[in-house]
Amino acid sequence: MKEMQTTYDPKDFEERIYQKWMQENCFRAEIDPAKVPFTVMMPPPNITGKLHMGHAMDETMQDIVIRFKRMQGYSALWLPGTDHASLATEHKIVEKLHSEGTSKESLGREEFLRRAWAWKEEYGGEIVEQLKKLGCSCDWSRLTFTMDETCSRAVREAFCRLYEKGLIYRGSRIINWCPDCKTALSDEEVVHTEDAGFFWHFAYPVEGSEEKIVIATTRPETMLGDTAVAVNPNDERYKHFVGKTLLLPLTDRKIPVVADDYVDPAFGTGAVKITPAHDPNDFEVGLRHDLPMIRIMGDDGTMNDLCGEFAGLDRYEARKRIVERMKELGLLVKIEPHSHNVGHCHRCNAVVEPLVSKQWFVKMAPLAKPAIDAVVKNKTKFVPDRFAKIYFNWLENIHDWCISRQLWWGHRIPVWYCECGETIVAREDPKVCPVCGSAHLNQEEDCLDTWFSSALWPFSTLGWPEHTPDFDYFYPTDALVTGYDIIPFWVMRMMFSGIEYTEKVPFRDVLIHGLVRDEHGRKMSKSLGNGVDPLDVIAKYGADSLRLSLVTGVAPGNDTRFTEAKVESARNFINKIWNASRFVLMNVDCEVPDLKSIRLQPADRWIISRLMATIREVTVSLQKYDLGIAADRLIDFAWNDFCDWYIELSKPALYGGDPEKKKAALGVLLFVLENTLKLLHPYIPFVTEEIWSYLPGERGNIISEDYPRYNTKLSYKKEAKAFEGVIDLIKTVRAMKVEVSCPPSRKVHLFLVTEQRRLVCVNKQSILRLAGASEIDFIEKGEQAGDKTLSHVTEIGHLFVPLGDLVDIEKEKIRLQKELERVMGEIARADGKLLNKNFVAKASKKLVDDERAKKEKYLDMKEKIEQQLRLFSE
RNA sequence: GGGGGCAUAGCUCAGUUGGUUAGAGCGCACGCUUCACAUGCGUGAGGUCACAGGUUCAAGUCCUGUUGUCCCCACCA
Repeated sequence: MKEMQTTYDPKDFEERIYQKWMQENCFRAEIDPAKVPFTVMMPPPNITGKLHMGHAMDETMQDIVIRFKRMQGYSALWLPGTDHASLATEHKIVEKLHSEGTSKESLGREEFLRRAWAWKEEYGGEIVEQLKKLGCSCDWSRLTFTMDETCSRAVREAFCRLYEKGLIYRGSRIINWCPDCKTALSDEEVVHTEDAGFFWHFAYPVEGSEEKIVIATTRPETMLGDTAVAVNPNDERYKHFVGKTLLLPLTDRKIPVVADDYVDPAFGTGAVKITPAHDPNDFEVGLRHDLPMIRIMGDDGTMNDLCGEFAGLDRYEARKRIVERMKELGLLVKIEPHSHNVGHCHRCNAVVEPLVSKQWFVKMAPLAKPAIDAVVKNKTKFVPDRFAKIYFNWLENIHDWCISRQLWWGHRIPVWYCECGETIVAREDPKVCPVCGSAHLNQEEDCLDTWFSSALWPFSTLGWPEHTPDFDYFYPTDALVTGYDIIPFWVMRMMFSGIEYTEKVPFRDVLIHGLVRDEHGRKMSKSLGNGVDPLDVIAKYGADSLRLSLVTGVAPGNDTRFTEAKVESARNFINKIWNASRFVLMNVDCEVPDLKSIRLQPADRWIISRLMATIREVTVSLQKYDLGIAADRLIDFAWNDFCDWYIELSKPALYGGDPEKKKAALGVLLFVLENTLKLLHPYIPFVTEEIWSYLPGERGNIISEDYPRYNTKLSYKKEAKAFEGVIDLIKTVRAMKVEVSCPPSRKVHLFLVTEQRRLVCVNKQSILRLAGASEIDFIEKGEQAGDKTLSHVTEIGHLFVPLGDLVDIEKEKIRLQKELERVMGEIARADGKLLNKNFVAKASKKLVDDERAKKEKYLDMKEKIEQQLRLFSE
């Protein structure tokens, strides 16, 4: 048999184990009518991405769930993929081209796309390799990229269906424009921050009058596009201006003063410049008053030809100049500091410019409704459910979705314009115009928002719109695991897309987790430089330690802090398991019997009982996605019950020289070890697989083993409870020795008044060993155990230990007195309940009985303590 | 302005549907070369569960309010 190394070193085997899983096809999910499918779609990481801590946690959680389900006998599919990330990738490639002294425009669309694909081939696979290092058990044979043929077909189908239903339209609306990326963005792609700015007060002269009206603005440059000034209709200060004409400074235009309820008289000056082409509110006001829309800015954020002397200037340079010019004209009234919300491009952080532009939109209201209903009706469940509120909040306040992007890398919008004016929307590229027959068709230049294809992910990956065997078997999916920050971008959109296209919710459960923060609770970010690279952690501690540290002590949906200390304690635990396994294996020198053929001792029944309870609790927790609770429970069982107690309890049998006893002990040790490893496997797959390979007998991979099942016949509840008395006895002796500073090596003589002599006798060797005792003698109640004796009431009986000179009677009297007070307190507390008629009447019978039993126990303790105190006083 | 989270031991956090004496890890104290493991073993100290009300036989847990703190959304120019 192979020998295990003395210390756990993940570098020895993690890579090898992963290779083995791959070679033996362990991750492959088959369509098996005899099994129930369980499907998880991996949120596809961007091809621009590198694995970060957030991914590490997200993927670990998915891997735990999928390994658990696989072991439970489901046909468990975890489908991996990567996302083309239209904007992010294009942004990166454009930067690269720039550094090479060229640009996407000079390359042209075709060449640019060729480079983009090359880029994808070169870097897009990096994250896949990183996922493998983490131990992800995804079905790589189904790896999908969002621009694969199957996804492209799904995108076209989805677009056409929505268009045909009238839910996609093209129109000129105010959209968020990023002047750096030179594309439109959706509302969700704009990040608002509270930025310090100024409030510039400008005076606009009234035509044919000496009067002026003062407006306040945060964006002076937009005044060149003003087509009105609005005041509140009830504002006495401005009533007489309404209907008058203003001379817009720096231009030769005349603009009206209009009355509109939108204006808040209490804010600013109470008069608002209206720039319908560059502000969403003003756009609405413009519509109401039929105002012209004048766009004064180009796609790159410079002022356009309509801006006269300011044409060609960057928007901020123009702002400066305009303020200067207004000052020269005596029309600058004042400048006051003003902080306000400014939208930034989530990709490049440039200040987003709201402007009117012709774009493609998805009409959201009809799609949002069913998506809300599905969660209301519990067809899809958020875990934890508080995130449903956030989901509702988003969908209830949703605006139409701007889906066109002025980008080349992505799914090109399947729309063609004919020279005759016809717009053709088609699943297949049309050759000629169906109306005029012309072959001069131009495809829409724009691409779709990345999230348009991500929204289809749960089914496009399975071959939809075809009814492929995969789609029919694995869809709808079961669990989606993602962070709360992705709800508006993705979860929501998958929901309404799934319902709209497949008439089914795309997933049954949405498991939401929080962010991984740094050890001070700050978000990990590039700018702060406080990010920890998961791969560094894996290199130092192994993937198992990282995985375990990311899911222990974390409540569902809550943010968590990453600390190296947590990884260390995970590593320590794994080392413990490693050594416990090594201990069991180094004692195996014979054929180990099956549990069924072993005559179980009380200690055996106790550990098996504990194992069963653990199996039950862990299974229930995992089914509820309580990964943290399940992990805590498992660690507690493995470390405390199994390693610290049972292994120590088994030593007399192992070393006692009786081969039959040794065989029996080994049988139980192996049984518990095997089950513990299986339970731990979803969390720490590598080390459990490695240890598994050392276990005696012919066996396959632990990854493909059945998950342990709770077995009522092995629950031994009563016996386990009784055995706790032995443990309590041992703990009491240890505590007594510490109390009197008795060296651990000094063996003590125990005297016990107990009704459970048999239980004590059977475990005598263990008790002597673990308590550091030389002998146990039974005595009768009231019988003396000698002078200078300490006593303790334990679960199993009244314990007396003669400790000779170590005993300080006075100190002991004080301790007993304190103990007596505590016990009396407990009795009073129990009485408080039991003497309360309402408690006795309304609480469950079990509760009342338990309370009575407790009181009896404490009364008994009280008597014994008093007896000892009397003894000392004599 | 709207929505949500959090407040429990020195620190980081768990605490399922209300029900034993509120837990863990780290840290701290004392003691241990016990033949798997010092990445270890044993024993222990440490909490009026933010505050104030309420519901209940029973509240860390449910309800209302207060305070502190963090986050998300929002078109106050």
